[in-house]
Amino acid sequence: MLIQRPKPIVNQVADILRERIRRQTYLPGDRLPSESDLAQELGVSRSTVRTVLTKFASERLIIRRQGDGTYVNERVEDVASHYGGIWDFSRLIEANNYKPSIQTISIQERTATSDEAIQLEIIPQSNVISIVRLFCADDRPVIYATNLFPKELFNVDVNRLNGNLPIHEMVQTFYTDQISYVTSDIEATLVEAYLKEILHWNNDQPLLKLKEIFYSQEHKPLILGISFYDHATLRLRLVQSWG
Amino acid sequence: MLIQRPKPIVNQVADILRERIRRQTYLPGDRLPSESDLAQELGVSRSTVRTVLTKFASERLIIRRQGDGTYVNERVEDVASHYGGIWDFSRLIEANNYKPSIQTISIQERTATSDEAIQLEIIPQSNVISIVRLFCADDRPVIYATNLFPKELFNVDVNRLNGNLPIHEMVQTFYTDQISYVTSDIEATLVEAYLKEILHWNNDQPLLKLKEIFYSQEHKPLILGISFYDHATLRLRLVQSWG
DNA sequence: TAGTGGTCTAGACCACCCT
DNA sequence: GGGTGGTCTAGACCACTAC
Repeated sequence: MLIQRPKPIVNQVADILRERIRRQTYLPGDRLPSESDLAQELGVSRSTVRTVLTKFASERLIIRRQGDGTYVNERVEDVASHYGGIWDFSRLIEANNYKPSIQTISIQERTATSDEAIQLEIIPQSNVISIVRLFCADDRPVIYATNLFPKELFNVDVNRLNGNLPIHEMVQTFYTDQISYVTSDIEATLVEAYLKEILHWNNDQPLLKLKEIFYSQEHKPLILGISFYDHATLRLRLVQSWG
Repeated sequence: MLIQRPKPIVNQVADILRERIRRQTYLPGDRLPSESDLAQELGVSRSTVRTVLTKFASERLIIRRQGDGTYVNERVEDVASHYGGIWDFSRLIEANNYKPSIQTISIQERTATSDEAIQLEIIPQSNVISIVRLFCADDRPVIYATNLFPKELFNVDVNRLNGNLPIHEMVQTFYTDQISYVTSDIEATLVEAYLKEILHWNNDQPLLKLKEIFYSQEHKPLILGISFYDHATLRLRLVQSWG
């Protein structure tokens, strides 16, 4: 196996091994080659292989047993698609085996409410870009999401905004700062009439409401998101490590 | 600084540095000594220090900037208490600045329903221990939690069960297998009459319902938990890394 | 330019599991 | 005993940031 030097070797190794697990070159439950063998095959040091395997183990993609070997998690699909982020709704829809699509309902510039300004830590009444979108799973509406972007953070023309992009690509394109972590507050809420209509919600069951704040590495709030989530159609599952 | 050899050095280093951050020897926002300096001071290699700092960075306890230095996260308390698990309700209550207490409502042995048997991957109609508890924040009821333990997993007398223990201590005490990861399905639900009474819930607002399954390293389900969660009193906040 | 974190290597030794 | 993952070291070189 040839390793190209320009990109970090660890990432290349991670890509290769992740692909082998995804394509079932290593079947679920199978034992992987030993760390030394992998290192030799890929022409890298054992430490490099171990860095990758440690990351995979933390994602529950593999199981390591001292004195025995390293095994592919038998429930890769179960765990892999759900591990970590619940912020990328398109990916979440895909993970539930639906075809994701996005309808942009509105994009506009307006002044922030006082509460929004506090959440985003911006000057009261300063301008924000509001994007309202509807995420569908197999064309069935499942998430109604509002995202607020402080105007001052944009480094290019706001008019080039495209509602079809995932959040992290928007940030990559329009911001200087990049997303480092996300806080999500989860609540249950009754459904107001206008939402019932939009989400084709024909009963009185409650929905989930997510309030998410996306932060930069410097802890600056980059985006505020409020979403209404149909948990009956789209399972909201977290996978968390114990240790 | 003296390092004792019996315990893994990485853990010792982690304990020392975590303590310094907790006790604000390194103040929030402060720059830590360089990796080389720390390594020298503690008498370990730079790699060992880096292993620890990498872990801390993944917990958002610190921020690393190439070419600059390593800094203590200015919002340690914000992040540290919320990072990771939402399964340990007592800890969650503490993180929200309430005094946690637990009322054990019932402990009994019974046969599993067919659905429960499927979830726990046990033989239909085999026995489970059911523990129903009420978690209070400053003596106000906030979480109504049912936990099911397959009888066959117990390695000691069931009667020694004590409802006041956190889940992970119960498992440590009564099981051979230990908890490795947890899946949590989150839903919104209306509140039935008996629950309204127990939780002193005087309105028609919905609650959160959590279905959690605790797994061993071998992916064997160890515990099934169903909980009703008062999000109005107790904020359910996740902190997730982007990368 | 000096100092920081980021990447990577080569190799030693240990703890553990299998047969 | 032989092989596996777990721990730890020493040191090289690179990429980046501050000054």
